[in-house]
Amino acid sequence: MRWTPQRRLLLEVLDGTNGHVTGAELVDRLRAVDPATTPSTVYRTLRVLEEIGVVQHAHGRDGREEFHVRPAEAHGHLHCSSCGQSWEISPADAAATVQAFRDRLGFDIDLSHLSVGGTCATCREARTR
Amino acid sequence: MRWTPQRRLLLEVLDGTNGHVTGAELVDRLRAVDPATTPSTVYRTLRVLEEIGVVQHAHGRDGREEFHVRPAEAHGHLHCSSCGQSWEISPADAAATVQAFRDRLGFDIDLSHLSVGGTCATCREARTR
DNA sequence: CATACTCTTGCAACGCGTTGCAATAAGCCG
DNA sequence: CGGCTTATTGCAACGCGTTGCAAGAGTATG
Ligand SMILES: [Mn+2]
Ligand SMILES: [Mn+2]
Ligand SMILES: [Zn+2]
Ligand SMILES: [Zn+2]
Repeated sequence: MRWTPQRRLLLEVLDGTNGHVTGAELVDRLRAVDPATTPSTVYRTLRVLEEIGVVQHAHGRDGREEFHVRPAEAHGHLHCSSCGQSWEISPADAAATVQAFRDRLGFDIDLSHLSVGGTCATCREARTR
Repeated sequence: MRWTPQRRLLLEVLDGTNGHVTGAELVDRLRAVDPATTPSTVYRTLRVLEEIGVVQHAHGRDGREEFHVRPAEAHGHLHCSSCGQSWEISPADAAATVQAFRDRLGFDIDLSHLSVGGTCATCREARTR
């Protein structure tokens, strides 16, 4: 693996990011620093960074990839289709689900990639009220 | 809502489809019948059909939309990231998960839109052996 | 420091899907 | 039937991301 200016810059920008970020957002932020930034390089580098664990992607409500920087522990996301908000799923909240799928189907859920849509408590109450 | 030749044709093609299908696949099949088919019309019509319950989309492993024709009952999908296979999640297998998220977080999971990645039983055994 | 090896980049073209807008045509009503 | 209203279409442009390929540049080696 080679240490190039393009990779160095992406790592710097990622360092100044917390939470989640899409590829397009990163291209924008990189271009603010170096206008010569090329999308293909950025997306390829993101894949490399994901292989070595620096970032990890999941999918937003529209299916687009969102990158999480320096993932501390694997976690999924909840997306409310009514208000558009998102929340992280704590490992505790996911444990039962992971267990159930392993026991019943032998399927090992990849928590870091889990993205669940639905209606949040607030929106549901607002609707039934 | 107006009954147009384009919508009629899409419904016919959907009728000859079972399981899941992507928008691009549908455009291809439509063009085989009517080469003048326009993508924007197809995608817009799919959204209309989803509103009235004729199709329902979920997301494949890559996040792309896949449409399910005449959904009998809401169900999610499992995608194995190792072998690429997919399976439907029976409502029974999902019940515990739905219940857990409602009880713990007040979140109402949209089963029809649920897409879970991970490793299937076969692939996991092949790996550990 | 020069050389060579090969990983990485940039470019151009492509694929998929979305959007604004003007033209078209469904469906309603007299 | 013929005209009117407005939903729908087709087009062109765009946004996001991917890929093949040739040129460029890290890095190891002597
Ligand atoms: Mn969706
Ligand atoms: Mn993914
Ligand atoms: Zn909500
Ligand atoms: Zn598998």
